[in-house]
Amino acid sequence: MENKTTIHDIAKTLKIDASTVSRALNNSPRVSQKTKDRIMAKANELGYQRNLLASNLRKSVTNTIGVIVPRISRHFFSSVISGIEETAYDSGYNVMICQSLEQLKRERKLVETLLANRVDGVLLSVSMETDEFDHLLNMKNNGTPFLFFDRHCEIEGVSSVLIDDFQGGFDATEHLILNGCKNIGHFSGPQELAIYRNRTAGYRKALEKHKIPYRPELLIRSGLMENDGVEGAKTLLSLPYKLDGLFSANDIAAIGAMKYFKNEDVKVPDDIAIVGFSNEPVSGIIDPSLTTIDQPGFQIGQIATKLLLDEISRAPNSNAAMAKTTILKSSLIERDSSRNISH
Amino acid sequence: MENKTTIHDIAKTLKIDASTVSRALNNSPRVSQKTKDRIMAKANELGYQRNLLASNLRKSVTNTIGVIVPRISRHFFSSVISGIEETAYDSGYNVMICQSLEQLKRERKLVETLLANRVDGVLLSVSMETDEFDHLLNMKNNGTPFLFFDRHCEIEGVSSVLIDDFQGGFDATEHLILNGCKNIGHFSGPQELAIYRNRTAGYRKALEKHKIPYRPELLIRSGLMENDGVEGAKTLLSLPYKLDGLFSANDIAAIGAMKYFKNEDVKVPDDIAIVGFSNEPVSGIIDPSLTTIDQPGFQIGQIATKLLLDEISRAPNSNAAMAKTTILKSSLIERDSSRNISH
DNA sequence: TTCATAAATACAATCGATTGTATTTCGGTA
DNA sequence: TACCGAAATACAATCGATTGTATTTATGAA
Repeated sequence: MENKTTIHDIAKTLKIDASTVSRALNNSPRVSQKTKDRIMAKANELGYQRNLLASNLRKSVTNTIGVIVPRISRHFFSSVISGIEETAYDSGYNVMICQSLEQLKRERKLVETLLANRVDGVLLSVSMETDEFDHLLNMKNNGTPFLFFDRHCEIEGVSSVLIDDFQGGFDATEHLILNGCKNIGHFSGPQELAIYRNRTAGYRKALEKHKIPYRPELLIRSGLMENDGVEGAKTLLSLPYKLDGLFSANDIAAIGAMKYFKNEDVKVPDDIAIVGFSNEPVSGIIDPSLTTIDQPGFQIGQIATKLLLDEISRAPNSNAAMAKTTILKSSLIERDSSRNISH
Repeated sequence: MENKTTIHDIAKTLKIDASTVSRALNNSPRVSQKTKDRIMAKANELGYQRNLLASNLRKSVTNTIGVIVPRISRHFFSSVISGIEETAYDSGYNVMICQSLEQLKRERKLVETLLANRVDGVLLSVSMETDEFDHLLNMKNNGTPFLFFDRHCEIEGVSSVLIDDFQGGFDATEHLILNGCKNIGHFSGPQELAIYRNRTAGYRKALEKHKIPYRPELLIRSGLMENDGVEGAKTLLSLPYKLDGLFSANDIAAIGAMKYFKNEDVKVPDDIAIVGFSNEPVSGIIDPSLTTIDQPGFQIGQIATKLLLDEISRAPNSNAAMAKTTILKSSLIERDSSRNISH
């Protein structure tokens, strides 16, 4: 009961060799059915359970992939994780889930731990703080296949599965413009991250297309937490001219702004129309419901995992395939925060 | 670059023994400072990284605890996980996070995988489907310390860290009664789980205390998903007498009901007052905001981890401490869905 | 019955790190 | 200079499973 039973225990009680036990447990054709049966029976009787530490060490394969996301509680990331798990399990892989909590220091440590545990590959969406890549380059040099999803870095030879954030930002902004908005504020998020740069670029492109001048004071950079939305809304309302639209680079900050507007008796969407980004479940529930950009999280997880597993199975002969960037479409979900505007 | 460097590689290039390298890397006093420096330098140069598979196998300790929750995306569980991670990291432990997705089959497989990976202990909140315990008994017999949090099973000798669900259910119901509700519906959740049984018992106790007869038709059992809330609301509205209060065993189903009531032009709280359970972030954001029972998730995680680590460090001499049940208080958060009722 | 061949099993090395024991080296003292 | 004890290092077994090679056993044909 105390000490786990090993193949040697089974071998000894049956008076056969451990190698035969190992082969039987792996259903090798080199062991006769009769012995297999005896071994299986004894294994069950003793409550044998394979020691994966030993097995993986010997095989130098763990059948495990590591996943690092900023926060597991974000709906987008948890749907990506579901997609990853489904695909991975189907291929016989396990998944180690980790969260960086948006901290570079933690991200570094997690990468190190995953590598030390010899995961076969890593899927990664970087933290908001990640502006140095030494830990990622280290992973690359180390020969561990990995892949970015959603939030990526420019590292040569590393593939990514991304959302078309530029298009998303463009769609969100143009939607506001087509609904009559002229002075459109934008919560942009940390511009160190490509996803936020791209959303902002889409915002500017839409303005440009519709010949609306870009005004720097309408662009609010922040961490996109709920309270950042409150503060941003406050700043925008204090401008000398009237805001009539807001595109926030995520839903959470948009909701913060909505709360502030409600307090100030600013009507959404009649006074100010709002579009968020990410389609958090809460966005469909609040009142007014929030127009947003939906990202196919589950699908991203599936695709990223498939690509990673490909890379893993190809790894030894290495330099074969080039890095490729897969870009998925996002879609605008129109809701009450930008609909039927009466002004 | 391709093959990871080992202590033997370091040993060979420095013409010393691998055991010395190992001791140096573990900062053993048996190695001179001079040699340590040489070894460290070479280790960095070669990009050495300890192979935890080998190390853990040899030491038969992984410094890792496994965590199984029904869903990582639930706010309550992700705050428990934060508490677990904080406490575990502080003690030098890693955490493997897994989600059962409320499926017994998956829970079984996850337990097996964690055991096969020889985690030092497991923290577990069972799935809604878990009505057989063979996998848990197996873990117990196997000698792996584990502990329930929030959702537990009656297994002798296994400790739990729980919320006082009875009190929570009582508080929620009494709150409705004190606000004038007489016909109070209840979404009870699967009664196989103790937490839901206890919430329901609290509901009945509050009715009894205030001499309100219990009516079975007011009790709706379901899976507590959002759509279950919609269906439950529909059923309750079709009763021959007028419902004026609703206590849902979680927030999600309560929100489903609110949506349905809004559609049917039933006013919350004036026609029907509502109290949920769990304090999901969305509950403070929706309109009207949802009165709910707040559970100290982070604290549960901290306490459960501390207890588990105690048990792990005590494990060899085993049968020492008895199983204990720690019960934490929940607290009612009063919001608009049950406040200032005018009827 | 005998031998060739296939089937079944045993032997032994290995994965990478750890650790108890044995050996060597060194500094200091008589 | 010889020797003792401590410091530093080397040797070798081990954790549990896997796997290539060698050996034994069984089967069937001549």
